[in-house]
Amino acid sequence: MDLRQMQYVVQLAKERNFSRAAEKLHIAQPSLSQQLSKLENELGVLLFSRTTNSVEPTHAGTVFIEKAAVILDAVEQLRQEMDDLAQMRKGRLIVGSLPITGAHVLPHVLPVFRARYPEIEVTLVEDTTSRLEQLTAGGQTDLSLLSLPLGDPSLTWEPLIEEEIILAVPPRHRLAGRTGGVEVAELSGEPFIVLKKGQGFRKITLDLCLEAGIEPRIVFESGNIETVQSLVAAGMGIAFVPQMVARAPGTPFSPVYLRLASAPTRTLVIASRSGRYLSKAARAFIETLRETAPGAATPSPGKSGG
Amino acid sequence: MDLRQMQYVVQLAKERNFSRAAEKLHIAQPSLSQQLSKLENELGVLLFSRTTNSVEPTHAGTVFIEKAAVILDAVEQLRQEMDDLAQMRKGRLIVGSLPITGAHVLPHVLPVFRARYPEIEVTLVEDTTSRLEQLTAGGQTDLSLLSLPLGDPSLTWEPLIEEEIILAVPPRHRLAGRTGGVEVAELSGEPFIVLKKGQGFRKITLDLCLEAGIEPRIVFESGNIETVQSLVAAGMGIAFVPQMVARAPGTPFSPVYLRLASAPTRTLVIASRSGRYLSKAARAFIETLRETAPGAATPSPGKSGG
DNA sequence: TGGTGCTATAGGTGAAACCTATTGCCTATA
DNA sequence: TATAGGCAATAGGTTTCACCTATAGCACCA
Repeated sequence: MDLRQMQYVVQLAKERNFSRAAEKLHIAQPSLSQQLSKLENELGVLLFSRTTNSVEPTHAGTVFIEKAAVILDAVEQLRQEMDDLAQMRKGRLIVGSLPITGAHVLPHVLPVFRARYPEIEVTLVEDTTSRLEQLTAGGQTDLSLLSLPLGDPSLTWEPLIEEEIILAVPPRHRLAGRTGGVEVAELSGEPFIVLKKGQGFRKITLDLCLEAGIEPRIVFESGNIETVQSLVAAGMGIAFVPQMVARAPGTPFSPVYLRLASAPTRTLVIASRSGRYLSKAARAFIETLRETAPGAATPSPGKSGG
Repeated sequence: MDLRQMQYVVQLAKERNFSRAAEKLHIAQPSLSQQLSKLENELGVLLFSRTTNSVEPTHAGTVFIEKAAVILDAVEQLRQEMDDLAQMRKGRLIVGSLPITGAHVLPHVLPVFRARYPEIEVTLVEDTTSRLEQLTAGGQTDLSLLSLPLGDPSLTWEPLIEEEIILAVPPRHRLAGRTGGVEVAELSGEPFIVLKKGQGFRKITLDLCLEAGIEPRIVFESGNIETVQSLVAAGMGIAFVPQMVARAPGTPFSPVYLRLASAPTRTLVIASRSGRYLSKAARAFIETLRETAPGAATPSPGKSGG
């Protein structure tokens, strides 16, 4: 018993005539006779009582036709659903994002993506760099917006945005009026406010200090870059922050932002599991990201070192 | 997309390993690879994301697996149902019967049949000979218990019971004490009580009179042979009745029964549509009829004259 | 670096679904 | 009563395709 035979039976039940049914099924009449006989043999029941000039279902045939029609319907629905997925009229996408990109990048991207693919359900997972790496490597997200460097070797990435890292200081800070770039080495002894462990930007901060040969004096740790900035504005210390989070002057609790002499940058990347199939929906999301994310670069795929 | 491929996908989803899944499916591993690729091509979606050492469903795959499992289940149920029908663990049977046989034959047969095939649902249709002929010829009953002669040429029949036709007279009738057979010709001028038109036994009555060269004086017509007998017992007239309906002496309203000199008989037959498939259930019912119907003869199929 | 385990590809084989042509049956019409 | 037309079943040949074995190619592990 296969779907083709079921289709044949249902059509024959509709037409009650082998020749006409065969025609609708785009096969020759003998093929229909053969297939029906074969099916009846296999099932051990006669499905149609037939003479030279009448074809009508037996009781078993009636039962078969009814159930077969339901099954064929379900198959058709399945086929339709697969087609919808293929055509991206439907889909599901789980995107991992750092809180920073969630607040500053995705708000530009999601509305556009939603407008283009209204039936693709996007789920956003916000977490720390390290957690997101785990989730993406484990397939719990389709892709993630992360910043380099990545720790997990099973991730592939491609750069999305390269943005400058700047220094935030309190308005009354001794450097607040500085017009030229600040050397990191000048910050020796300053009270630093940094992100908590697991957050990618914490490592960037510490690496900058390390490069400059200073040991940062950490006076506060927060899980939230916005809190960090507010604490800086309140005079509790200084912090490195990525360009995109900078608050407009005049906003309550806005620090003063200074460029660093070395103009260091960090790179935001689109990371996905290496070797894993990227769904059409995921590829479309990446494309939308490139088009609409502020400061997004043209694509040039990279790969994490093994 | 066919059921085989769906089965493959479901099994592969269970095993998450081509080689093991292929083994369970009793095919070689390359066949599974090929079939899956083919299906994915047809659907236009990747169902499994696979590398050399991992196989896992994509989102589309997850959807497919879920629905395919439901469909395969329905197919399995259908197969089971057909098997039940084939094995007569289930079935449906519509039996036509005259009121007489319904009252006097089937009560012996139905309990036995029910005990043998408890899951075969038997529907009884009681009607006149002519209506039953129509129903059976039109396929609304699988078989019918009728008496000869049959009018419809599209029916086949085989004799079941040959029973004597006797004369019922009121207890005070002039013939009530007769010990020998009564000649039909003696009944000239007697008031006759007969069945209504459409009932087979009415024709038998009239034919008997015709043969004997008398014209019956009909004083009552009833649709019910029991009413006829009661009317006879009440002294309203005389009637021919089939042997099987004879009431035991001493019963209220019992007529006196006399044999006829010519010992005429009528033949009860099992009629079904000529050329039409007799279901297993129908054949089983006929067999049970032969075994359990009182006075049933051994089979010897006949055919209605065209 | 070679061994192991895995999926994909290549090439060949056999079953089976399909086709055309025909038979055999029934019905309707001259 | 013969005959033509419509129908399903059968016969015989062709092609498609699911399957097989063998092997390639890749990733991981010792």
